[in-house]
Amino acid sequence: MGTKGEGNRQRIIDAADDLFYRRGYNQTSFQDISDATGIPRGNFYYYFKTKDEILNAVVNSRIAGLNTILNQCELETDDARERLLLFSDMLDFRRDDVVQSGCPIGSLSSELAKDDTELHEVSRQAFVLLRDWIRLQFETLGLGNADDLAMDLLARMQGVTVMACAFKDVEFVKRSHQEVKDWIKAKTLN
Amino acid sequence: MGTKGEGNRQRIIDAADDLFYRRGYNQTSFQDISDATGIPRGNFYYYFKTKDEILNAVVNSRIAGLNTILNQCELETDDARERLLLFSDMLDFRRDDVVQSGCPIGSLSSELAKDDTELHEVSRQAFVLLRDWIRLQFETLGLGNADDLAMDLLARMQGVTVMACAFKDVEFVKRSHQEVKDWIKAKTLN
DNA sequence: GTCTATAGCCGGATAGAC
DNA sequence: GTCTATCCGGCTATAGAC
Repeated sequence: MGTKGEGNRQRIIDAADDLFYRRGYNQTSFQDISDATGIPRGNFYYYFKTKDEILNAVVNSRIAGLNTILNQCELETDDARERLLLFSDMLDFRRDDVVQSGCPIGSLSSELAKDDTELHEVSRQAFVLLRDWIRLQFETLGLGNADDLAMDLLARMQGVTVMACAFKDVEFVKRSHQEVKDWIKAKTLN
Repeated sequence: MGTKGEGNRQRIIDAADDLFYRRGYNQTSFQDISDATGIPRGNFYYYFKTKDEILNAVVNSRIAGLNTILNQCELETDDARERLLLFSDMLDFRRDDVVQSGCPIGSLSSELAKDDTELHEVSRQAFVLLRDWIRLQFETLGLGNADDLAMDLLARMQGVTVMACAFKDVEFVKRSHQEVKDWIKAKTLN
């Protein structure tokens, strides 16, 4: 277990994460990642057997990052309603990136839906994490249709990112963010 | 102006339209279109200078198809409210395709947002057509925020397709379609 | 108008020296 | 562990015969 190579491995994952988001998975080449990291192309195969494995590592890295965010929401407040509102702030958090490249999770899923089925399933894992967490919050509030509400909230947020990105409309994100929060408040009344 | 070649030109557009939807623009090669049509690769350059031009023709073809659908909505009823409800039925119209490959317009826009800016603008044209038509319906009903409502309706429908496609969930499309219709009814109350 | 052949480039993946 | 050189295949696009 050399610790030397693990640094390079993480650098590859981080660069791939960024490039997969900004350019898409299929449009990102090993050369692109090599240019971003300074690590030679051929070296990648010491850390990953295939490009698919890099995708897998990137998705796991994103899931770890999302877990950190969700944990912070839980540390911030015990009120599930407040947690959902904090979660919805993710829409606003990197507004400019959303307008430029959409949602990292949503756009990856949409891209890979057209490719191999296995890759699409990998990309879905991040959505599963979010859906389950959101559902738990609605359940905590005693709502019987928590499952549907979780999908509804994610769909709302995804729709906003798709249209905001299509029209490069930052104002639409701001306005919709407020409307999503109003929706959460209305659904979780008393 | 030979009419002979126009048949081939349209066959290329139709095959490209289908492939761009099911596999994505970047993942569709001239060879794929050649296989689907039986027209040799090299022949494409008689009809289109570049792949970009094929995309442009495909988007124009989709816009023409959308215009036909919107005109049918207008023929069907004079009530703008009913027209919006008919429009929302597009969600349900090709449910299985939506679950498999998402929305043709939305997924193309999301894909090309990560590519060249020009291509993204081409893909946006279809969204502009829909937004303007929806806005007109809301305006006809005397609603002051027709612009916002048009974006909201499109965002709703896009969000449903993204999540339904991510989770391969046909039932979610059905349920959400009803909720979109309820939303339209609520927003257009007298 | 139609088709074949191929140029020229870039992709993922491999082999093997150091 | 690190890096170079290279294979092989697919891509867009072009040239030119028919």
